[in-house]
Amino acid sequence: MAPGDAHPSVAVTVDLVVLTVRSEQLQALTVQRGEAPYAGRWALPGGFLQPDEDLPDAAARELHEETGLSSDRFHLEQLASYGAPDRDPRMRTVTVAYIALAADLPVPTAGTDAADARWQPVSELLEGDRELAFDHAAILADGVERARSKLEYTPLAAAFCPSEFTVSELRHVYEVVWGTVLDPRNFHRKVTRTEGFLEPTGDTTTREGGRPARLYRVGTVAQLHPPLLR
Amino acid sequence: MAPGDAHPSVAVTVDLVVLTVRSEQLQALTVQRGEAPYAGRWALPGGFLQPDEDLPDAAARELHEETGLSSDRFHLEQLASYGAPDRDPRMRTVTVAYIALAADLPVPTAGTDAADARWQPVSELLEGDRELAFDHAAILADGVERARSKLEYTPLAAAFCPSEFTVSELRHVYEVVWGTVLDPRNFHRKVTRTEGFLEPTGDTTTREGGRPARLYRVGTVAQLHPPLLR
DNA sequence: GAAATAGTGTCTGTAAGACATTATAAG
DNA sequence: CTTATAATGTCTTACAGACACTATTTC
Repeated sequence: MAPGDAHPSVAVTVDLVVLTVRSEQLQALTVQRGEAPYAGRWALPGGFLQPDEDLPDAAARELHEETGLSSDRFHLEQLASYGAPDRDPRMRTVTVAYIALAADLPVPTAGTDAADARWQPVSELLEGDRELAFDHAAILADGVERARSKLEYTPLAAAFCPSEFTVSELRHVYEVVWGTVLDPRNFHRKVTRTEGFLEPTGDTTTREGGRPARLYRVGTVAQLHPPLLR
Repeated sequence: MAPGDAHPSVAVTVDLVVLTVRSEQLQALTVQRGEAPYAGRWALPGGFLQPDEDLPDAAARELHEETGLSSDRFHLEQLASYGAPDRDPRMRTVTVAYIALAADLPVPTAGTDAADARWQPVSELLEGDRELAFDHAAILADGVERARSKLEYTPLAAAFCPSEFTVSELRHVYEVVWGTVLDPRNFHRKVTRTEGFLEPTGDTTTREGGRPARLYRVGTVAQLHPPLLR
């Protein structure tokens, strides 16, 4: 960084790829734009970085504003930054995108600056039809791919589950996010024998019918050894 | 993004974690700052994003300015962004960090705005002693961790090698970056049997002494299946 | 009882870790 | 010859995929 150089003003925003598993589908939170450009189009939630705010704080604030929920109910991590000169026709912007993963949530309330807020299946958002505003389709695609690959190497699938969950519910997350079918028996053996992934609570539940299923909490490890490959 | 909101001006910079393997060590490119703040201290190379420049272009430009080499000799990918409000005492800045991986290069020439440029072992830069300016130690640590983990799942180790290399040279990269010792025979079997990792050129070399070693180019796959775990 | 889901066991092929052996060069 | 490095092969163990079977609930 050279003090002598020009440093043209750039607007910095934070955009969110908020993902959840609802109705057997991977869904993302979208907001409908009220004003030009892209008025009426769906977009990812986000907003400007405030003067004395660090990036993770801005992401958590936006998440709270859009969902009304405290950010400790989400797994929040930085995705990537996007800064093509023409990505916003109004001005030069660089956006720092975050991904937020959550268990199935109540239907979001519209934020102050959005006409409407809605969960929509990722598959529909990434097809040509319902094209997202700005470069948000590319950001969403990157966020989904990040989530998919993180399920392989980390216990992050649990972020899509309530705090206590069954092996079956966890498998369901993998199946929906990866779009695959997994063998329930091999999956059960795999996750219960991976040290630090699951901690049994001692309780059981019959919410899925059939024999009572043991409930687990997510363990403490950050990485799965060995990974659970697609 | 809400047009009505304030969007305070922020300076956006691009910083580089340029890594190579030299003298049996993982080393990073550093520049010595000529002016306050942190005058005389070592820092990561970087600079301001220009008005009509996309982020990858800015990273490639800075890389060229600092090394004098065209950016196609590097593997360049975005690392993460950093924007703590006090990370630069002069003004509010957000930096988008990139990592660049390269084969052993000539000693760099000092850029226009740096008093000196030098390769330094990552291990020394991350010890308390030779503390980097700004938050660059944290950025470097993140970049090194990214490189380490990418060696597991991608053929990226080849980015530290010349365009044609031997299995032995490739193993050497893994050993230096991971700080481990690998069994040469098992490593050879592993990488030569992983489909798409290595393409034999048909040539051999005796530059490491002993029996001639076959030369390879890196293959076309983006991911290693199965991965090469640490 | 039937039906549904949970959980365990068994077999088989693949691959990793440990390590012996052979191959081809230089001095 | 010795020495160095390259490359292949063998043995054992661990684990993933396929799939049979048992366990515990609801209706």
